[in-house]
Amino acid sequence: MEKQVTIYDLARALNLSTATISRALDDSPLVKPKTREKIRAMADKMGYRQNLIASNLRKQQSRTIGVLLHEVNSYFSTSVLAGIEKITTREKYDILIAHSGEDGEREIANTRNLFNKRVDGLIVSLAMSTVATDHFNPFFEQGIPVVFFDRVAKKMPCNKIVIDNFKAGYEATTHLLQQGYRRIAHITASLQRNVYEDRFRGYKKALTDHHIRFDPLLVESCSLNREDTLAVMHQLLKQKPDAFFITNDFAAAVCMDELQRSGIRIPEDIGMMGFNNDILGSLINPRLSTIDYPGTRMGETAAQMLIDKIKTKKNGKATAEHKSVIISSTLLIRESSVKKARQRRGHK
Amino acid sequence: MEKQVTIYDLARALNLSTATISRALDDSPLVKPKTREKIRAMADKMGYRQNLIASNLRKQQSRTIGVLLHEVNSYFSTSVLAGIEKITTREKYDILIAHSGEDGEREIANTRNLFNKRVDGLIVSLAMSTVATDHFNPFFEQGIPVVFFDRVAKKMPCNKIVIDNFKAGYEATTHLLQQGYRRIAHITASLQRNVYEDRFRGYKKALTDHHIRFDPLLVESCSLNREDTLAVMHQLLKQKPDAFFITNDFAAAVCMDELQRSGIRIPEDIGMMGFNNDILGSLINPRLSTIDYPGTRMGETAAQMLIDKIKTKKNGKATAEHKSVIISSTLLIRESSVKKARQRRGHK
DNA sequence: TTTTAAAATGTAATCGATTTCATTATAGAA
DNA sequence: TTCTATAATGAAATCGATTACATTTTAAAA
Repeated sequence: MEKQVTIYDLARALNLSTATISRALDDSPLVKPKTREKIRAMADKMGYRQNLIASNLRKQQSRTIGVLLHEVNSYFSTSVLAGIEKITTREKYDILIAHSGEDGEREIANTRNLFNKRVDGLIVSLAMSTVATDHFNPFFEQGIPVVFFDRVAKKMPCNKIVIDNFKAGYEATTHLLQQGYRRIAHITASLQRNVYEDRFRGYKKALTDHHIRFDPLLVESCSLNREDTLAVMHQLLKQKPDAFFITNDFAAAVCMDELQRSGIRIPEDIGMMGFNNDILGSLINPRLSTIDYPGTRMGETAAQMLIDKIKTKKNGKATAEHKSVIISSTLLIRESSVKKARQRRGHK
Repeated sequence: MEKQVTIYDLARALNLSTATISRALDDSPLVKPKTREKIRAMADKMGYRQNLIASNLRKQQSRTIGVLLHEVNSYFSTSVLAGIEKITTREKYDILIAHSGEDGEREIANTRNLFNKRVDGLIVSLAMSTVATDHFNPFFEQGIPVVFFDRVAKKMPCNKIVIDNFKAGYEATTHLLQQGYRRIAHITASLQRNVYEDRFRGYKKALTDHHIRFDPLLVESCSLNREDTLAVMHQLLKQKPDAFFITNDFAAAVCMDELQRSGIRIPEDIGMMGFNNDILGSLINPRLSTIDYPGTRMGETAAQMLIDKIKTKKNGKATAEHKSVIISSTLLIRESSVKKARQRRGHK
């Protein structure tokens, strides 16, 4: 392990003070252009690399953003991460990713951990089983900006990025109704989470708007993993549904597979509607109708919003405004929900 | 932004020196148990949190591991990350994830960046288009441990975690041959990368071992994204293959979908074999035969190996040994490659 | 009780960059 | 040329924890 070149080495080599070196490397107008040049050249020559740890200690920042996710193994999650990364890279922030595996306890532990790591800000999508949100209080108390996206805490005083889940649920259900489906089962997840609750409300509203009585027996909630999804699907099957509106593409694909294997035709016998526009949906047969949901843009927006907050905070102004951004989503009609004229070779 | 509690505050409150405080919080045997208790209690009471930035500066470490990936949006990548995370969490390391999107240039930039961030070690899987590997030299020069996994640099002097891709390719091909397929097309990717080259060699060896002449026209290389894969598949179709061995499940699923949509039956008309055991393969119809490839364990092994190296390095011993670990993979025979007795009852 | 080894604690330097508050150099004005 | 305002640079404190080395306490041995 060879020793690193520091600004002290540069100062000695050039017979200047560390103050000047530091300023030059930071492009400060306080140092004469000619001096700056010399310093730059020497830094290159000696292979100087700034020690960000020392810099961060002195500047009392970490230049790191914490990202708290419920899971990372979905297409949606990786899209969001890509969006976040795009912005943070440009703004020279690091990201520390923690995921809870949908476990509220782990979410609490991760939150504490990121707090201790002294992240400059936090981007969060809540775990399925999270109930209280006290674990975010240290951030609020310290004035560390927090931005929620997708699965947000309803009454929390901070910025939020969401889609209109109510509208999306309404449109998905309406589409199924227009295709002639009448007994639409709904597989959802914890109604504690805004996303699922709002979609569910949209579903109910669409039904009543079409003069169809909402039947609680046609709705089941589960973790959305393979086993649980199949269990509730079989439960729902007893109610003789003619369509499924499932709040997640992976779960929808699992159901479609199981149904088809037991001889049920989709969309002829049962219509199918997912949510999320996972790549998966474009590779199964029939192609899955779904709600397109721009993860990358959500991530970009969340990151930009957070960094803006961090910056304005640094300038002293404590911005107490908590704006919510609603990103648009679109209904994607493919094959699994279109009874007539099932067109072959539709791409994407 | 309230001010933080530091060990100086604790020292003042308890009329002790910061040295004792620091030692107590670090569970040093040098401090009397009773004193330790008191310090602990006061730390809790005052809401003390260690400043890792200061600690890291003093200890000349970052307690951060860099992870350099080619992509993060595959099931395999997220599995590896989960494995790495499991170990690093336990060992109290942070991870900084950078991905190149298969672009060699971006890989170089990311490598430099992680070096500047002073990561304590690096875990790498090479991008598709990487040729030279000079960008890792700074790590070697500084004695910073590097572990490669999966896509490794052949002649690089460091630890590696791989599966036996030659054997896997051999077994996959042999299986297809045993099922009676004779003209087996192979879709692969850059043969610069060990994984693809080894599988390809396995494929060729299996053919010759079964007295089938290797036909270069049956092999195409591409980026494995949707468009490119379909293009080379159509190219290969001209050679009238009766099976495909595709070096990646996603690409295999894309091909299967396209073939089925043009009326070709799988596995009756064309057999299909993927690689990676992506979840995808268990959701499509017929289920995709593939090579199971334990991403999580690879990640765990890589992380553990790296951390061991970091630790032994700290103890002064510069371990120059470069062991390679070979993780076992298994042939997973499902429906897409088994001609007879296909026991499903779907439509058609 | 004194001596001595071991245990416990303290002092102060250190990690490397940043920044406040001097101080010195320089250019233009008088 | 002298003065002054400004530009350029420097000295030293600072961020918070760690740790080599010094010092004091304590307990056991004599």
